[in-house]
Amino acid sequence: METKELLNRNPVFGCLKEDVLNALLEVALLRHYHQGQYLAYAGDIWPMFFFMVEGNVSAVKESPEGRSFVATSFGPGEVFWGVSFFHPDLPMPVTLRVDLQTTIYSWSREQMLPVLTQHGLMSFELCRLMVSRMLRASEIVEELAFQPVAGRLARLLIDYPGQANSGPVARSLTLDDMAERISSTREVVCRFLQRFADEDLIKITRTEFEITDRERLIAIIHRGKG
Amino acid sequence: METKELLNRNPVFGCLKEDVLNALLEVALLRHYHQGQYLAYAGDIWPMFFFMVEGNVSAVKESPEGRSFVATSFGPGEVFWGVSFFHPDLPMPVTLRVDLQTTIYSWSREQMLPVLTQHGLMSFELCRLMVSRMLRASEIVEELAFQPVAGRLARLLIDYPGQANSGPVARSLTLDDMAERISSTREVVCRFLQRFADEDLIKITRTEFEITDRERLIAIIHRGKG
DNA sequence: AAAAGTCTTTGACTGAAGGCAAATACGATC
DNA sequence: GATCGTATTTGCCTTCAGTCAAAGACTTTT
Repeated sequence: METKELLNRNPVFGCLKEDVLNALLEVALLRHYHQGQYLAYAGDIWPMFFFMVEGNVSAVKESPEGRSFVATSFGPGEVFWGVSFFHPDLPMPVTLRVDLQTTIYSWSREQMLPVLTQHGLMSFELCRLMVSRMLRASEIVEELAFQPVAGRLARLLIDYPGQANSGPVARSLTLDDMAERISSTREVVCRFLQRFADEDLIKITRTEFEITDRERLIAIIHRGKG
Repeated sequence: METKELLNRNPVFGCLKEDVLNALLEVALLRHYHQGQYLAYAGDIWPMFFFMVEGNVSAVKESPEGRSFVATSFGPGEVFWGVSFFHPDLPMPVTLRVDLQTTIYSWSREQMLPVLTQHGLMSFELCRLMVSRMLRASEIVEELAFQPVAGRLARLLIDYPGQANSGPVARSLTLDDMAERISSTREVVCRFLQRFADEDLIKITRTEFEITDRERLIAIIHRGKG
């Protein structure tokens, strides 16, 4: 089965023995969500642990004034949790927004806790995962603190989803989507895209774009604030 | 012994049995550092796990242009690690700078790994700690993304070290110190402090300051970007 | 007590980024 | 193929925050 395979490939679940994993699957809650739904809102006490089988979920921060910032997102085979899973009295710092048709398994604190505390390897792998996520957070902080918009946008373009070796790519993100990933606005993103195009770093049309000078685009990422 | 007490109070070490803890102490490296030294630099492969007995260490990010940002800092009884402890091929994302006379115990990956993987509770407590740290990182991201300097400075003042219930406090941080905690510059920090004083939120002299209107200062924190 | 060093404070200027509004292009319907 | 809705683009203007330079205040050294 596909799901079993996904679980086994995941470092956290993959280190469990067959029977323990089966027992977990027995009690798991299988849920489907569609685009635009929310798994949980920032501020919720949500003590769940989940494994994504299919789809995509974004962790979004919202400012009181309606600006929003996508801190990270999760895809198939990835694991995530509500803060309250580990700290029952603390609320979620982000909203979990469903971006695509999504399927997840989820477990409550009561179900998953004993498994974690009894399987040191599993907890350890979870630590490793958290350290990776922390590294990503660290990058975000660095970008927000030191990089002007140009740099953050350049980074976003460099690891734009679905770039094959060369050739133009469909613009799957709207300007607003990009803006909320680099903490800016659609107009500003638009201007910088045009500027990059003027400088022959990228080619861009209303519907497609292509990186033409990866080198210099990466240089912009490393330029930083003066 | 003082150290033993500190270790027992720490959730990660405190859940270990006496003998396991003793064995760990046996092999630990005890080190003293003085102000201005560095435990490790950003970019280093530093696979250590440490426990702070005394002192203070800041996790600092530096931009290529010499700006720096203090992401967090650690005090007595706290635990930290190099990224390479969990991911041997990944480098430190921050520099660890010693701010005070500091004493730490440290362990190598080889020494600590077996203990972690064999004690599920310890690993689990470490997960919980990481989640707390992640929450702090999340706050930082939120501030950098949504809050203008005024808000970030207000937050810094609100949880300024060593504020008793009332009365003036010595300004233990220089303008530069504050600036590197909120990602700004000394001049800007100075201006906002004066502005806060003009608006009767704080009283400030060259050497002391005092919060006179905590309410409104907190309101500024929640104001956010327009 | 003068001198040197370190912080703080202030003014003038500059640049980066965001807001608003209008114009334009494209896609989806009807 | 006309119309409507959504996304993109552009111009103009404002605001926020940063730099540079200079002046003051306090501390430490000599």
